[in-house]
Amino acid sequence: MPYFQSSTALALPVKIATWNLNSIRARLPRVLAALERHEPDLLCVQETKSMNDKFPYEELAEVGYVASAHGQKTYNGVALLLRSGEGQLENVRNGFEGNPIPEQARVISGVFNGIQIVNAYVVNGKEVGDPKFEMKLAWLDALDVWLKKEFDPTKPFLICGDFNITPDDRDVWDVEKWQGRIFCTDRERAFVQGLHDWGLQDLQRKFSDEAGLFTWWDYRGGSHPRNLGLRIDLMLASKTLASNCVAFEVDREERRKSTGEGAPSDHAPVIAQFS
DNA sequence: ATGGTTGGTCGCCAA
Repeated sequence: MPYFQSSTALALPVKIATWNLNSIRARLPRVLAALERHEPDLLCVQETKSMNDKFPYEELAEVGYVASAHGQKTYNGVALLLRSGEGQLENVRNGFEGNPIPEQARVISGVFNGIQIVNAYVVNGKEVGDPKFEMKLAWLDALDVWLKKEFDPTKPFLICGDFNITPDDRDVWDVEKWQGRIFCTDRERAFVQGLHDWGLQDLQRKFSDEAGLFTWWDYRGGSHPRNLGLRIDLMLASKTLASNCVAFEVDREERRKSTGEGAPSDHAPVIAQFS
């Protein structure tokens, strides 16, 4: 049954977050601390780099979260972390129909409090000209076909995650350096533009049109303190849901250097509040 | 063009 036939009524308020963890086990103390700090009703995570049999379900349960994981050995991996007792998460599905690389765990979806949600970890693509870049475009094309077949952008709908695409030049720390390069090509940006044309709104852009609102900073070269980053972690919502988005935050502090909780991910958590 | 850093896993590949 397509998701748009789901009859669950929209139930607000909810706080929804997305975060590329770069390993859920290496990041676990920081994940637990961030859950207690932000108290999201649903946290969508990417790059868990964990098979389900090694997923830290019990540690998450101790801080009140129930995980639905779509894992894989060594690479990729996505999951939905639901705050216990705070909402309904139904119809959870791993992957998507038509995926040209189904062995890579990059998409998990479900219906949360009446919101159709897709959590995606888009193929990186390595560099323009590499076969992996062509696979990225083929993967995006297949995801686009599935989204438009499976979901209804006139209903409450959200796609979030690590897009590995900068929507436009404001989302790039050095436009000249990145011109035409991976994450910044017209062919990649056409995917995001196509979702706008379909009826989705970039929730961060509802609140600010500033340049430099980054969500990812390279581990190398001290890029975070100098704010040499990219905005590639996005939350795109249908208009009916976007109209209920009352706050948006990038937890840039979380990306700062090591604490007693260990090293940070190279991505910051991104959080949206709906009322 | 290369390098720099991190993680999974244990020699590299991926990001």
